[in-house]
Amino acid sequence: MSGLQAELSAIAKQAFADEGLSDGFGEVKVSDRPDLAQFQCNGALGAAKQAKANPREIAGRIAARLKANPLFAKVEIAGPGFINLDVADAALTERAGRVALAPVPNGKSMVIDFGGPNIAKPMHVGHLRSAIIGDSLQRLFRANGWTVTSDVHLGDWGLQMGQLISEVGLRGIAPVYFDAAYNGPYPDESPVTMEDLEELYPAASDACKADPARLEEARRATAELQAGRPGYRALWQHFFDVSERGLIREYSSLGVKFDLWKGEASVDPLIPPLIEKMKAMGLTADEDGALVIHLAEEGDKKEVPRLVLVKADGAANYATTDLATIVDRVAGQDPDFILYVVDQRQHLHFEQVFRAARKARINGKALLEHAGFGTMNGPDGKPLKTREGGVMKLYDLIATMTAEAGKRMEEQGIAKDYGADERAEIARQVGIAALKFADLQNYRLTDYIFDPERFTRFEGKTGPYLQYAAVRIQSILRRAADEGKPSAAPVVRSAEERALVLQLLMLPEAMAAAEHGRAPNVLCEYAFELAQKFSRFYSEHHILSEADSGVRASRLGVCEATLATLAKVLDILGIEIPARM
RNA sequence: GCACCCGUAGCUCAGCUGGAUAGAGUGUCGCCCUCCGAAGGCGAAGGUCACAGGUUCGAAUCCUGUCGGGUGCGCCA
Repeated sequence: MSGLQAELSAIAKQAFADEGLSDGFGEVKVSDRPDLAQFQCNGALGAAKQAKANPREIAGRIAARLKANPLFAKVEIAGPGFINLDVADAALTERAGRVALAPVPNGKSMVIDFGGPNIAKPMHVGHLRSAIIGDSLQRLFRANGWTVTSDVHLGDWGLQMGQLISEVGLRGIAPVYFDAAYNGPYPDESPVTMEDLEELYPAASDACKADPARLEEARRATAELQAGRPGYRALWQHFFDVSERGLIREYSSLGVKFDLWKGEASVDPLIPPLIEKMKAMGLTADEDGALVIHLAEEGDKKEVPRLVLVKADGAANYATTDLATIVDRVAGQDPDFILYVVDQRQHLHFEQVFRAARKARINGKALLEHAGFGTMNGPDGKPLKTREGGVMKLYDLIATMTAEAGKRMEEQGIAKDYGADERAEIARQVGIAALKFADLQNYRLTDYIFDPERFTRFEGKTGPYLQYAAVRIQSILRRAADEGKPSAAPVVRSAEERALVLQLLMLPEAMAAAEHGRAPNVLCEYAFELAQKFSRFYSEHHILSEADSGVRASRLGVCEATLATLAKVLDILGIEIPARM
């Protein structure tokens, strides 16, 4: 699927090539000066610099070639050598009638790793960005034709598990799991609930920070768990099952789905052979009883720290399980690409893991990339806290958003005649849309301030604004169907229709740019502009009451095309469109 | 100390593979519902793009330095 901009660029590139110039100069972009033209090509300036020629003279030769193409309604040279371009309305009309939105398979596969919550811990706002950005990226890559496998990659195998196990042991909650003389079977019922875990983990973590001996106890439990002690494994399985149910519920409330619910533990059996392989390749070294790998590469200007593969106590590290996970993914999906959507603070960790993976040649044909994201801070610039000072739970945040949306509906008297269930569902959809859009519209890498007022805003550049535009179109189309008014292909007759159709024809560029930068905010911008352009069209033109049936039908066609495109982009952003709102 | 990310309108943020007059939302001030949904549309005001050099015909964008903010450099994850 190729967009209008790509089509124009191809034509301009051909013109440059025909003039004996590099076709790279033919790149066409949306004009910086919409008052002067729809598109511009700045290539004559670059070409002139390279050829030491007069830019306006080169622009003149290119323009002469472009003028021969009926696609253009206007080709003008401006300033030092800009070529300004307008596309003919007939060409816009013709293309608007054959927009295709279905994904075209590109034959490439990828694994996307995001989420990464630790089991035994409730999800808090810190997990929000990974969930929202990661989900949007998996949807984007699928829409762009990739075969995508998403994996939540649970944190279920590290020191936190030993901390938890030892805490349960010390409190004497379930002695049977700690009785070395007992060898099963163990109870089916979990000795702890999710609520218990939420209390036990922070307590254990604090205790380990305060007391080195307590930390040592947790380390030992971790190593024994990983070594396969049956009671610990059984207890671990309970933790996992209890947590997984909770996590699925949390992610579902955000509309986020994963293909795989694997965790670090699931790749544990792959670690010993991986270590053996790396040893055999001569990549490792023994240092202070630990097995490490050094990661310096030719041309380094900074020092990349060594990676500890196996700790002196025999336990695996986070990085080791990440490496084993690559082995697992290559064996399973054999992907072309593995993308990690994880907090930017882990950037160095991923650089280490990627280097180690390449040295050990375990990544198959897969390109490895970390797409980091910035921290969501509170109004004070520090990580977000509740009023009580704790970390805000995801559940509470979603409840707040939903309540705000419900309150807004109440105030405006919206949906008074709907049933309570539908009203609650609309409030949920609107609240989640506000939340997601507020996060996604920021560039991924920048830290940003979580401003409760901004997130609970429903006017302006927000998720609900986009939903509103879509819902209004749905309403019009419903009435048209009821009244038996047919639609036809869109036709560009006015400035508002021209702007709207131009935007519709630029979707492929927006999707390509979003993929290139792993940047859903590009699509937020696109969707917002699309909705804005529709709103202008809507306020300037009557649709259902238009007397001329041909004009009315084509305007309904504009509505249909806009809705289809908006729905597609909102789907990629993970935003649902209510039937009514 | 070394490394990474970031300093753009009162506020929150886009724009960054160099291009013409730096954009949006919000807030402030106006205007628009006897016609399809006002969670909407139109307009005004609001900026030494942190600072200083450099490259270039041209720099918010690239390079160097300075200042300011955040983060990382664990036998944690």
